[in-house]
Amino acid sequence: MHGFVSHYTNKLDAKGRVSIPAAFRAVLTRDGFEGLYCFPSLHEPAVDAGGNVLLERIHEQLDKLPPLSRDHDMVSTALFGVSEILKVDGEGRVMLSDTIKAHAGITDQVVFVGLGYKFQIWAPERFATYRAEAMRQAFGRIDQRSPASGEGA
Amino acid sequence: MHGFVSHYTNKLDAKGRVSIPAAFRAVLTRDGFEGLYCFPSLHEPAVDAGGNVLLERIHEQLDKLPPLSRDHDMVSTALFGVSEILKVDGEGRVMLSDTIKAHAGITDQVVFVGLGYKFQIWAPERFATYRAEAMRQAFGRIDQRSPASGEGA
DNA sequence: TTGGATTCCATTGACGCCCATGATCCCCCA
DNA sequence: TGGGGGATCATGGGCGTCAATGGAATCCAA
Repeated sequence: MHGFVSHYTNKLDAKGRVSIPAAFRAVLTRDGFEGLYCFPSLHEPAVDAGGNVLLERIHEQLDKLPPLSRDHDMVSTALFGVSEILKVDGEGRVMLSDTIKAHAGITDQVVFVGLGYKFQIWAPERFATYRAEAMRQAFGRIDQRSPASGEGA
Repeated sequence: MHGFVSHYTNKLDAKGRVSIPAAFRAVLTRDGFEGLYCFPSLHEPAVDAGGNVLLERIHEQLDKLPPLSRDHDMVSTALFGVSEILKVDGEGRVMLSDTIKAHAGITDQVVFVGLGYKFQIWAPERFATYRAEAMRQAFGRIDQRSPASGEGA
């Protein structure tokens, strides 16, 4: 299996820890990254997370810019500076930082949403809204092409 | 682990000492540099800091300029002339010089911001502003390049 | 001698690590 | 085909360690 797919809802315990879904952990292990690399999504109130594959994308962006330049500083601030590497404990759990929880509006539950090369972490209510909107737009586009096409899983 | 990543806020004690985040200390140790190499950022009210890797990057940039040229003199003055090597005490703390604190507007707290091959030291309020701007610019740049292009596994 | 700085020691609070429990799913076997 | 057993996974909690910080003691220079 390649990449992160499907979605899972887990809850934070009293210490603020939350289990990464086993399916996602398997991908991360295969990816070889130690810990969980994540940063706030700019477009949505959610957290982007992943491993080496995600990091490589970032390096690709940075390698195009000369070191010590203003642009390089800016981009690396946005990508490295605001990102965090969460440690994963023996049971596959992470502790979300206050910054991240605030950005995503997370309190006691989170949804893990697979997006292929990365996944996102959402507060359940916000994801429900976003999901509805995303489906509306997606089906709108699909219906334009093929009026009676397939139902999603 | 790949260089300096994530950000940490620490406070100066009564003597003006501040702990370097343990994660950054680990990178510096691996890098092999004795002390902390730092100088005021060319672009921002912040301090650039790092070890041997940072020094190498600077040399690479300088090598692109003709020796004895005015440009070479200017740049090497800006980077080497004003730089300082701070001593790190047994607990992993440094004392920021008055020059540096003045440049960055640092009073009682600082943010350490990882930028991969180096990190920056900011006054918290100023970093908050810069961070927002950096994310705006960086993601604008990325979105321009790959609006809906190939998302592989 | 006095002020600044460096080294050493103490505190405390967070977090990393370990073990326990319960629930669910899957597989195997009767 | 249905039941039992094992494995996996999400979750809860205790405890030890280490990092961040504070402060005392020692050293050096003016």
